[in-house]
Amino acid sequence: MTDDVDRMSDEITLETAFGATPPTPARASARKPGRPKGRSSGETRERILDAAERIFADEGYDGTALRDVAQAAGVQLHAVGYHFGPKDVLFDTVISRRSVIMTELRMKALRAARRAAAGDAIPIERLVRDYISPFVLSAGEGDNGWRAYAALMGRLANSPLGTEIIARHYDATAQEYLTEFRRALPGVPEADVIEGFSAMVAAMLGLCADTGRPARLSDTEGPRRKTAESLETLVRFQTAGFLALRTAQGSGTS
Amino acid sequence: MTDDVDRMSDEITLETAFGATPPTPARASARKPGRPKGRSSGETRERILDAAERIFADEGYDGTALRDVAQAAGVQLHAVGYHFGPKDVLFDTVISRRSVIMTELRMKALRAARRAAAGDAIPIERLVRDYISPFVLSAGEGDNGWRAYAALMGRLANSPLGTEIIARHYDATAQEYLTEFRRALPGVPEADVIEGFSAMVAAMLGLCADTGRPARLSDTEGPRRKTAESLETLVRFQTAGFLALRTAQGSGTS
DNA sequence: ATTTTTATTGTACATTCGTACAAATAAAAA
DNA sequence: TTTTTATTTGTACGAATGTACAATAAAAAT
Repeated sequence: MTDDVDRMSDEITLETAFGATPPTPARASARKPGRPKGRSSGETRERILDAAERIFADEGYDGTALRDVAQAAGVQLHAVGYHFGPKDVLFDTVISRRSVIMTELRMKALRAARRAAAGDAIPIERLVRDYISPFVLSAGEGDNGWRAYAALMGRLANSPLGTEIIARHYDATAQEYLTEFRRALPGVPEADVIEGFSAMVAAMLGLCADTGRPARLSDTEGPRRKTAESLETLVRFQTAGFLALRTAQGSGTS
Repeated sequence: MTDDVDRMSDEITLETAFGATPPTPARASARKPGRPKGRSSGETRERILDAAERIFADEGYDGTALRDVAQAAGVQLHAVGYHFGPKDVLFDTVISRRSVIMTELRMKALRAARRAAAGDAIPIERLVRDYISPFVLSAGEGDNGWRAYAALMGRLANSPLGTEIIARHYDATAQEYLTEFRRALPGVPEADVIEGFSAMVAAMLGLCADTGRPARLSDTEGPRRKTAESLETLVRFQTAGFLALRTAQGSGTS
């Protein structure tokens, strides 16, 4: 299992990862049937995926009509089915398109952290930061596609369908990080490590889903907070949480 | 605004709150039309709400068919519309039925904490515990209805519809707690307090949604963890997170 | 130059869903 | 006892949805 992820290349960076998808024009369809001239087929696929990503994020899986996806992508309804088959396959493709990038970023950071630790345990703060920051920065500083993807992941978080999909695309990386969390938290019960990791992921997704609740709960109005600041707060909060698990080991002493 | 919630009564306790709804029989419909003999109308309403709660939690709002709700409740399709009107009203009724109980429990605990503090700031751990424990204990030790409700709330967490509904039913209580969090965290920027509170809520919902991911991520098999233990871990983790916000005040360093 | 493959349009269909309507019957009121 | 009201059944309908079926034309292959 470790071999599997370690074999990945180091080509993807934060810079190349962002802005990978062009802005969707969503123009009306006024073309005759038949294979189009210039377009390279993959371009249509990307446009459909972009539209699907946004609508899935806004409306959810069941709330999304393939007709709306087709219209937003500027293609005919059947083009969606032609390229992706059934609805669930389209959905899974939307998820996996960016999950491979996210996994690459996280595993790259983990490899670097392992090298830096040189056999010792990786510091908790670094583990938290390396796992969280690719997602938070993508959602906060990436293009609209990344923003929609982050919102979609947040919406999926606690649903049965989402759990199944997240397991398929993200559990392997989570396991890699958990191995290091366990090393960095010797003596802490397994259940506590898992619960801390789950709390961290939940907070990360909640932050990036960007529901507007923070702004509504705040008593001071103001411009939107900078992503880097939110990230630092989140890292500090979650790191302290993990470290607190060391103090009262064994079963919880209330 | 403070007056509004302080006027609530103290009648609901954890004991009376749990097991308030009877187990749903879900028997098949083999009755003639007309007003039934014994049933007190409110009983049918509760059965429909119980069924709707479970199916909404499993399938989501758009994934839920009123026909399935009716069948699970053992009533005819139109009985649903007769009692609750449109689908969104039924949904809102499902949410509010238990949100009033949850709000009551939380506000009761907050009033007690305020009395105990006698004008001073309430300790962070107590704020965390008082906000979290009613929900965690309901989801973990309550009946199936509470379990379904908790899963439903988790599923709603990061969706637009869910955000709107949560705002309507839970923001007032959240504001009350936030006032105390601010007092207990003097000097901490407002944005950090809000972010910490959001992280706490996200972790709480993720824990109670009970998606099975923790069990899948764990490397040691075993029986399900006791609710009280999970709660203690969550309280310790989140409390430490809040306290860490005090250390590096102002805008995030590093 | 001809044939095959690929990508797209336009239409159609069976199913499902939310909502509405009419009828029926027991309880409550007069 | 008669009338009214409340609650439930059974059926129906229009709209929306996922999927499938031809038709067409450009590109690629032979």
